Amino acid sequence: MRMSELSRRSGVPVATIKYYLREGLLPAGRQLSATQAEYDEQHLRRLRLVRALIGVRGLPVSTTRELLGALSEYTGDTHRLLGLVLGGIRTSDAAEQGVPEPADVDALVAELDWDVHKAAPARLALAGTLASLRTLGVPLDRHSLLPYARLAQRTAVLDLDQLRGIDDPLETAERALLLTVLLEPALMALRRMAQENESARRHAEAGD
Amino acid sequence: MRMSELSRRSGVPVATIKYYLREGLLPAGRQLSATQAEYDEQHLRRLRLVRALIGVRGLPVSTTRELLGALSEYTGDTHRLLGLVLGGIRTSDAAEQGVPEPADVDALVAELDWDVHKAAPARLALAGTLASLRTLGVPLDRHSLLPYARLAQRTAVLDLDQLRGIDDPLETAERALLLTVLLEPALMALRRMAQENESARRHAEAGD
DNA sequence: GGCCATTGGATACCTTCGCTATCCATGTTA
DNA sequence: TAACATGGATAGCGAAGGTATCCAATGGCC
Repeated sequence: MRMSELSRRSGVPVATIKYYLREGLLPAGRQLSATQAEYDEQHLRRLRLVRALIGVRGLPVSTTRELLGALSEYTGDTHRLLGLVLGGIRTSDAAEQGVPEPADVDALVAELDWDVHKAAPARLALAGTLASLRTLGVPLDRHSLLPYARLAQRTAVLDLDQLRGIDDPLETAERALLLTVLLEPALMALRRMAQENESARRHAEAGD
Repeated sequence: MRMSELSRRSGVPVATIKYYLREGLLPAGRQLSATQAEYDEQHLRRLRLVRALIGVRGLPVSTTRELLGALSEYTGDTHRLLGLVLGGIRTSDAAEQGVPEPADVDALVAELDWDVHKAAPARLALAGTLASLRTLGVPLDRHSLLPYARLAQRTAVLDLDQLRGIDDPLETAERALLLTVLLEPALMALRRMAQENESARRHAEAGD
């Protein structure tokens, strides 16, 4: 298909598609001539994925590019790829440079006996958040963090269960990306509702 | 204290403080004269809170203003306030207008017997995310969402436990805000590490 | 083969957001 | 009283994400 059809079927303006091509979020189409290129269903899938990450979730373009890059580097087995995709996601909001003291995080990972890459961005993100909270007077040490981590582990089991039954490994990775990234606001919304409920419950218990 | 001292003790440039005053994120100081105002410790605390929400977490100014507004509207009991603060947080990234079909969310809340305000933004955020996932071919119905919600409930119990032992209700609410909002990236980082670990575990189990 | 709308590519521009810098009249302080 | 600081108003800046314009090369239709 041509770019105009790609635009029509995806709902994304042609100018925006050109922008994504420029930014390396979408691979170039097959060049038919100097001024003509053809796109296929893969491009359409990729475009929808990009719109989901950027438009729905609000990820910055640079982060999205990194994530998609991890997807393309797929060569070996599915779980290697999943580790790359799931573990390599940069959070992008917390200041991750000048890592304060990842010692707490390392100790936590060791205590849980988790198999997590030593340079995973998530480690830095976690350390950065803990440092911020500490300077704001909310300590939250490794001890009180442990139960949160155990709940995260059970969440991850649910996540991985969602990926069973998909044959194509690339499709598996794409779905993993969607589930990991798009589900985040949903999980946070659930947490907030649960907080509100729990607060009300304790309020009633304390007896107005 | 004067604005310059407020700036020095908080590390926030004077120009930025003026900006926050303009945007209604910081209450005006006590007017001493036409061109002089005095600020106190409350202002300093508030300023640090604002910096945490905007600078560390990356919340947009408008969302921050709403959150702080909820804090100021505090009149009654602590749990009412917590409900307001915890339940009223807008996610700001997902498109929340044109609510697709909150029926699933309503059913979920009913099934869990949660006491959540009917108009809580979290409901809309959740419904919006579910709708996005559905159009992207990742269904995720109420059934598969239920275990996530149960885990969120246990997370909320941990959250509320963190707030015990603080006397001042306003301080409690501020800490609740910090914990709810700043902990979000940390919880997501934990989830990603747990995903990576779980993927590696299943990989090893399947035998290379 | 000739003609004109369409395509892809390059470039410049636009809008929003979160600051930041400049001015200036008023006030404080030594 | 003179020099400097303060608060308020206003304008500008830089990044990010997207949009609009321009243009030569083409493809399709006759």
